[in-house]
Amino acid sequence: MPGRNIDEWIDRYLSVSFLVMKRGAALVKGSLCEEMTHDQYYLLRYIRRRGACTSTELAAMFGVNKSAVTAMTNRLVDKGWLRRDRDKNDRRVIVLSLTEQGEAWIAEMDRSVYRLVEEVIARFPEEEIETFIRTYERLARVLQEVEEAK
Amino acid sequence: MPGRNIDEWIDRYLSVSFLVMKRGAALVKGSLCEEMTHDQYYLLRYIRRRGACTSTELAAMFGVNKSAVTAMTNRLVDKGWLRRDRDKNDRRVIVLSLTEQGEAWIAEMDRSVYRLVEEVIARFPEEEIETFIRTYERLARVLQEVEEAK
DNA sequence: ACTAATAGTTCAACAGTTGAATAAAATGGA
DNA sequence: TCCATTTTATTCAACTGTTGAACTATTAGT
Repeated sequence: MPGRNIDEWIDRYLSVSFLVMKRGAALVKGSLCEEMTHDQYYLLRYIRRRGACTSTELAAMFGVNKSAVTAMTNRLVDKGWLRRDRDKNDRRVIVLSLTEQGEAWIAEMDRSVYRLVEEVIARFPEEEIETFIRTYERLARVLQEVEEAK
Repeated sequence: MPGRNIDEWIDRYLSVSFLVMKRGAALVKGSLCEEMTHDQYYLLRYIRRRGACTSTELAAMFGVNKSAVTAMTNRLVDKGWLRRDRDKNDRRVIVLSLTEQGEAWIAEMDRSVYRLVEEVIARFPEEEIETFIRTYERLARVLQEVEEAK
């Protein structure tokens, strides 16, 4: 009965992924300052790691509409954490990058979020952590492939 | 250098969890009908599995305010998928449960979402799936413990 | 009996999202 | 070169999900 096993995995995955998403978001939000939301923290983190990028790229990366990115980046620009610059070579393109203030805020938030995640991670054996994260990263790639195939 | 290793895990975990959350949500939403949102699907699934429950329980489970649950359940009751009943023994309590229509809709949505998740899961070796889900479930429990300890 | 605590709702305000309409700039084939 | 098409980003109205404070109704603890 291979189908039986797979359906059980699907059910367990769907149930647990929603739980972890919600509980994780609540915990992370509790570690952030009032001025920064959960989604803003992750978006700024992504831009810091990725370097300057465009709204089209962000929309594709996170599977949202470009207008959603415009709305989010508007708030981040208003707060002085993000900068918009026109691309010299292609004047349609707006390049997004962190401001110095943005770098400072995200570094500050990182400190408390890292403490939180460390507290969670510390409860797992090292090998289990490494194995889990590796599969998680593989899952992220597979989700992108599946999305592109549609 | 144990600290070095942990910081790397934390960084990788934060990055990949946001990616999977966003991309996964986009894919699941694409498998649902227009009438049902991503969060509504998961909430109805939880109530089906859990059986009748209260808004206080849902709020604690998902780490949100009770008023958020009221707002969500209002929309689900309006759609005829969820029912509110006063508890006979404690008249402060409102018991939430699926209607027959709710059961039918969620079963219908399950069919397409299961197809999607199966497509994703099929790309992993069986042992990796089982190992991953087991750690994921353990993570959900740890997040609850950490939250309760605050 | 009276104060505390508990369960749930309401409300205003906000963040995030969609989808359609728009503007501006680049591309590419005739 | 010209013009249609594509690409990039924004605006707008409408919606979902969320918070936090204020509120109602009920129960629990002395």
